[in-house]
Amino acid sequence: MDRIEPALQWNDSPAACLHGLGVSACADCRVRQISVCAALDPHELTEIDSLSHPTAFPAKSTLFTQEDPASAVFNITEGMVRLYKLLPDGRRQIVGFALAGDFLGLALLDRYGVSADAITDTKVCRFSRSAFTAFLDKKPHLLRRLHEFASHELSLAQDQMVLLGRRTADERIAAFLMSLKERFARIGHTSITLPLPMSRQDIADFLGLTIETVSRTFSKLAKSGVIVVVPDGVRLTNLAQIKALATR
Amino acid sequence: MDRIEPALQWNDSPAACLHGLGVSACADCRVRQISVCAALDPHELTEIDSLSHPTAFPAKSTLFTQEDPASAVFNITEGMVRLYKLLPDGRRQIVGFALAGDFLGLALLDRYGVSADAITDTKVCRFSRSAFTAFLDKKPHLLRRLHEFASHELSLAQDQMVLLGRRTADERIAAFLMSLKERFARIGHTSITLPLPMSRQDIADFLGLTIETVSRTFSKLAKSGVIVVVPDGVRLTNLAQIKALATR
DNA sequence: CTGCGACATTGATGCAGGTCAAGCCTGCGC
DNA sequence: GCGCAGGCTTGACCTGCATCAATGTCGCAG
Repeated sequence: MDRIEPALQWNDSPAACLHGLGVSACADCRVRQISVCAALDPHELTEIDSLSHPTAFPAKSTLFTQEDPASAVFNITEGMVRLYKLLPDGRRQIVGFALAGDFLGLALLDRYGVSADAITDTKVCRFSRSAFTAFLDKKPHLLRRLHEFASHELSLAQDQMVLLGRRTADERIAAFLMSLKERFARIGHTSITLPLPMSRQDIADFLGLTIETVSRTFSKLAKSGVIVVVPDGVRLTNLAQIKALATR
Repeated sequence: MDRIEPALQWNDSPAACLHGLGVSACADCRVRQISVCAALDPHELTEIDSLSHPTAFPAKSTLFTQEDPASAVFNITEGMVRLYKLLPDGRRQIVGFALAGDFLGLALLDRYGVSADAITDTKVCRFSRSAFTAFLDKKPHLLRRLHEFASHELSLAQDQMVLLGRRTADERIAAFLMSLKERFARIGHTSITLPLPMSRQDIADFLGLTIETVSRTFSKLAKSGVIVVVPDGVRLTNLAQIKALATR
């Protein structure tokens, strides 16, 4: 319900935010921010800045819990967050990983639909929901942009349904690696090794597999030379092969 | 990407639409319509009426196909539609069934994210996307309501992820029956037997199972007295049991 | 009525991935 | 340094669901 993809634009400097597509500058937390609307003028930026509060969440801490009153909207500026749902017996489905630039809580419903906790040490800009929606009410163009985000989010969710309903373990892992790689690339992280800060259990719960199957699949791909497993990440040595698996 | 749940309000008469929460009256296709915004005045209703065109789709016909330019928004007034994605090798994942009152294409993106075709003979109100968005641009309150729909849609998609990733065949079938029952109830259909106009293959492709497993699970539930399978539907004879399975 | 095609059910068998159970690394507290 | 805990990998085995195959049922065209 809550994760929003990073925008197509990523602006590293406040100036770029001011100038282009950026939205909340969150200036006092010297934070890179993500574009949300086609244009906000300097006055509006100042206004939205005043709504935001920088907050840090250490690894493993909870941002919010499913069914909690949705009191805030978050924009991640650093780190990684997992979003998940639990069944009463403890089975867990991770519905997404949120990276720097992603929004949480944009559904703007009364309660959070998922739980969220920090995988790594994480920094966010926090907006109170009431202030955020009040601002939104005055800026229809922003709302429109936000709706596009939500639509994109839904599209991703539907892709994930295909993955969970109809793909093999190999395909799931490959698709996971590809999409994570693309998301990191979009936020400017293009190192040769793809970081995997989440645990094997997290990956398993995201892909509808077990920890053992994830591990075995990594080993298998490594053995066939498609990836190299390194501490806290993988190197994708045969992208074509992975892509083939991912889109088959 | 495109299905939107029927609203909490269902108004059967044009008068109710005019008066209360309803939106598009689609008057000339004498169609029951669904609420989308907190209030539209009579003038607005007349305006949106003029944007809509009644259209009929016979069973098995295609409303639109994934990646097609999204030229229209639809509101189903009668019948049932399946929304799905295909993998290159023909595997199919149905991401949702749309009932009377549901909107299709509300993502308002340039291209449809899924394919849609009619399961039964279906009637819709069709809005050209450009006219619809133009209208929307003038009515921020409508856009806000629409965003809530999309958020709810996303929430449903996430529930479906849990189902596909972490639930057993029995639980999937039970959850499917429960949610379909509730959706039919919400649009005023409360007969003793739950209609299942879609094929076993459709159910299988929605639940990430095979046709045989669906069939066997129905038989098993029937044998244990929880349901009775009838032509084109099931009777839920032990709701508590089904609910227990569905939410376990 | 007969035959045919689409769909559903049921049974027999197979296998991808789950489960159980050792080990093995790595980091950390002492 | 040592021991210990948490995470990861690997192997052996098991099972839930898929696959393959046969049969049944219904609607419809001729």
